Amino acid sequence: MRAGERRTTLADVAAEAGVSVALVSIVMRDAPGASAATRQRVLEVARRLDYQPDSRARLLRSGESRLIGVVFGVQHPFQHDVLTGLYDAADKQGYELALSAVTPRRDERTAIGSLLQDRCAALILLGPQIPVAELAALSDRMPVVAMMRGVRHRAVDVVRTDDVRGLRLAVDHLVTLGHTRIAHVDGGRMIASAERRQGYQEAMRRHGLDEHLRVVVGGSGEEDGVRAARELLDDPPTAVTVFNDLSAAGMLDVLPRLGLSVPGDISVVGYDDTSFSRLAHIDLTTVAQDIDTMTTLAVARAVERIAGAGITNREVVIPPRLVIRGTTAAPRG
Amino acid sequence: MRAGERRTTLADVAAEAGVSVALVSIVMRDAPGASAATRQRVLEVARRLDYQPDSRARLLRSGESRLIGVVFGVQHPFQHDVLTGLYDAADKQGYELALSAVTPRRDERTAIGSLLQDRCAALILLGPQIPVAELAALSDRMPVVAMMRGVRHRAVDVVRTDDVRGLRLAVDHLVTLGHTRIAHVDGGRMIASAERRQGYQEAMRRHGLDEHLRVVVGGSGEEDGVRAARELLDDPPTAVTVFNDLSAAGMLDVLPRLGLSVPGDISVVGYDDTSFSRLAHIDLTTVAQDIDTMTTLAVARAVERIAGAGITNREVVIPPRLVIRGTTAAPRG
DNA sequence: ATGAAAGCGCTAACAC
DNA sequence: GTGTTAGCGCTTTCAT
Repeated sequence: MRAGERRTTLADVAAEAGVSVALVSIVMRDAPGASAATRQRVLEVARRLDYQPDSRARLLRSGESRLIGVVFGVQHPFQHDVLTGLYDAADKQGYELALSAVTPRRDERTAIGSLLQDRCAALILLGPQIPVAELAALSDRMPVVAMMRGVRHRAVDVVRTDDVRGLRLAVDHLVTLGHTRIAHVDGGRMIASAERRQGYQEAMRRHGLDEHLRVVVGGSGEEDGVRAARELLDDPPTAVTVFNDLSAAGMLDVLPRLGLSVPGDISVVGYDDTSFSRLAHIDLTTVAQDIDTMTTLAVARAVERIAGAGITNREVVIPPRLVIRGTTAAPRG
Repeated sequence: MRAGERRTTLADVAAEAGVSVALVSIVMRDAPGASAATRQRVLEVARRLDYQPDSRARLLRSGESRLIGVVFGVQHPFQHDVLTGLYDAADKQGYELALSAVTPRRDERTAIGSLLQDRCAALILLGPQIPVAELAALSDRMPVVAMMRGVRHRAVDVVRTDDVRGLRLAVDHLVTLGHTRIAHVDGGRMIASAERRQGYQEAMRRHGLDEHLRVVVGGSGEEDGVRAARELLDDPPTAVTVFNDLSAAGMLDVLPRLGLSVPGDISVVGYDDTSFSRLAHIDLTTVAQDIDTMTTLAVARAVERIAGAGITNREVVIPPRLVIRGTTAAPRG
């Protein structure tokens, strides 16, 4: 690129095509008010000059931004599946996505701050960890949709999976297979951990398995599953429900090395139906979150709020679905 | 959020503080030319009104964008590690990152297109798959830095690992351990695949192991490693170098089930030193790419080009480093 | 140290 | 169907 080169603007195209700037604007936006002949000529010139509209100027002037900010964690494979769905959904609604990542050295506040300066029309936060008060303050400024997290506040929209039910499905499945000694490896300080743990506890109680309740502290990564597996060894249960697939994958990999076969000695149920859990060699029984529905709803909700829709049905809770694969079976004996 | 509410602007702050807009601008940018007293008062008002500068308007007016666009693939864990590094590097240079993801249903052209409209000052592409001609055309418009891919074109900057050397390190290590029957599982249509395959072939020849050359088609995902493992079964080598860690992880998981222990029957070397390869239960010997150096250089290069620096040292090739862990050992017998 | 005015690239209202 | 004008929120001269 030669330095000092300026970008092609509407004015350049207008000059070259011999028409006014406004007319070119009309053509570029595909708005009514230009003859077919003009339209064609302008388009041709634009293409020839390699014109690209300046989205900043466009949005600045028009006032509305058609931009939805998304905060995601670079560490969470499940959120990448969600991102994929969000792009599809936004595309259908004619919106763009502005991504901002949370990394080990870039926190959620920073990520959100940068989207604020970008003047997104709304924010979609994937499993936000910041306190409710901050979410509430944020939603004073713009529509905020939290995904994969419950938020008890009247101004924050929520689209999430019914995690209590998700763990009930998992436990019910294991009980049906004949298990009673079922443990749970939770998500540590992950935001959805409490809900899933609670689902496990309720389900166990409903089956009269109070005495077998056993919760091990885990986390969201493979290493957490590995650690938890070691911890279970002293007195191994016949089945375990795990906070998410990644942690479950860690367990799956280490259990055989610790002398426990899956599902022979111990059954394992994950959560999320992350793409890798489908792989033949992992073949993980898991609780699937309905990503398509969730992302579609999250974007729809954001768009409605941008349009100023009233507040009804603030929280959407999507039912999960149990996907039975090869890591669960009847207990021995 | 109440509808019809307008965002706080510089003018609002100026009015409230009883000074001119220009002065507020000076204060907000931390530019010289305002008294300490004014500065303090303006800052206070800005905070009270919850003022956030409009990055669009700011950039539109100032002409320079301090924005670097990054295209990454949502499917590639290694690229997430790179993203983390890029954020750090950009931050140090006072630049922002605009992310655009490639997903299974959103291709690279779309991802790039959206960044073009955002008027990024430069583009950093992670393992771009588009043809050189398109990269060249792009770099006519703006500085383009390709990472993890060689590009033979005078206008495209490149920051990549010396993959030929990376595979040589892997093969040398295996040969030193006593292996001769060493196979390679390549990356299929991944852009770096050719280079790594070539590194394997050269290294094998240098060791006089031409007759043992064996390349199996693979890919970048776990499932590719699983498939390749099955394919190797008919006549298992004593060691295998794999395109990347993810594919290697797939192999690691399936090999024991196919009756081959690692590293007892077969040694495995991955590539990338992705965070999960460090996990105790995976403990993968792998070729590490120096992410810190690469991301720092990529951002530095982008910034230089934005500043209009001349074209020297167009391609930076970083040496890889072998990380020996538990999946490699001397062959049996 | 501070303010007035111009204008970045674009869209929207209105005139013709 | 087309051109003219104004102005989005900001930075940047240039006065004072």
